[in-house]
Amino acid sequence: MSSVAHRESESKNPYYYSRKEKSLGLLCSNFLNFYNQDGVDSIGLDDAANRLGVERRRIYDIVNILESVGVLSRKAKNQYFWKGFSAIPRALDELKEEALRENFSTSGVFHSANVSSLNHCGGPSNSKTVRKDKPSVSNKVDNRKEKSLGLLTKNFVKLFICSHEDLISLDNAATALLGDIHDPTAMRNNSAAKVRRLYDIANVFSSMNLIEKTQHPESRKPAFRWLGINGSSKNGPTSLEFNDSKRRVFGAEITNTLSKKSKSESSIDCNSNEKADMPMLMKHNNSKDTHDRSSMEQQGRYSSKGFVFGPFTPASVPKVGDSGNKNERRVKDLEDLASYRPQYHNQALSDLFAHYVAAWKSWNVEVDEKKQTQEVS
DNA sequence: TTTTCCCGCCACTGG
DNA sequence: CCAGTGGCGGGAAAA
Repeated sequence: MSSVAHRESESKNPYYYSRKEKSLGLLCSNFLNFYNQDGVDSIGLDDAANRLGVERRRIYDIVNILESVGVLSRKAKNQYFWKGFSAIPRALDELKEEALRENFSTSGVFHSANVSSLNHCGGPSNSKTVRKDKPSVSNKVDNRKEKSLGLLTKNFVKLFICSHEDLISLDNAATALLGDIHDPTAMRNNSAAKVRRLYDIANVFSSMNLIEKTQHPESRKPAFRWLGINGSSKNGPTSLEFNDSKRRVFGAEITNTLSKKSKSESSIDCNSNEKADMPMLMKHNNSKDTHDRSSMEQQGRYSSKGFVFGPFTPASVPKVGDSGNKNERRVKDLEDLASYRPQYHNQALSDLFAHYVAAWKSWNVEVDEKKQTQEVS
């Protein structure tokens, strides 16, 4: 059965509305297609918004997420540097280091209250000791940053790179990143609302092939699998299916029918008038593949399969037995630290961290060897 | 019904 | 003051 080439009937119908065609993931794919080419080195938010045919607000979402992984970096107001997929590995390394550092020293975070600190248990982080009073005034000069999409993204990534072969369920991620969803005592923290951000992040990562949406083998629980650099890089975003060369058209949204703002419709110059046609430059990726020579096999694919994480992952995960044992000493301390959670003692969180620490241990050894091997220049 | 998550209001930020 | 940013969550499409 030939795939439905054109479903004109639908796309033509002015009242047709499909949520999928407007997904952040798709938008991100297009974004990447436009900028992931040699020659590009800076991005203008306005330009991006015009080319993609979306409101600027959406660009901020994408840009913030991409920046967390190193693909972009802020240059100035309205301007970003394009770093490319090749910048991801380094960014991940940094995140990893940062994660470790934080875990160890975070315990004493008492006043620093700044910089990105993996303040798990979400929320106003430190202080907030017992129940001093109402949550508002005593805040620092805004902990707005602490709730940013960018930070959330980084923490999300840390979850993966700090563990070995991963398949993290949505629930676990949500629990670790934001506070516990069903936290009993107080903190009716509206984390449920924040889970939306998790979906956003997952969608753009999916479009980059950094992760993949799946579900646990048995339980139907949704989960994310880390694909790493292999997935992304070189081929850039593998077009989802066919080319979804479909760009949003300004007046087409039925939701905007009563354009309240009549935004900047008459864009600066943006000569391109034809709307139904977009240069599908996605197919032939640029030839400058990121030097992923030898592919270094990345973290092995020997993923779970062996042991499945039940819906209620029992604490102490058996842990693979291949772990080395030279760093044991140091790790030991870490584990202690991990289990010592002064505030908001959250069972699930502790388990997660314990797991990550253990995973980190073995991974570290592996990397070490690898490094020696390919240690060249 | 629940899960996923788009849209855009409007508070905040940096000039 | 203003334009650029980006939390945040209502509520509707998708499963």
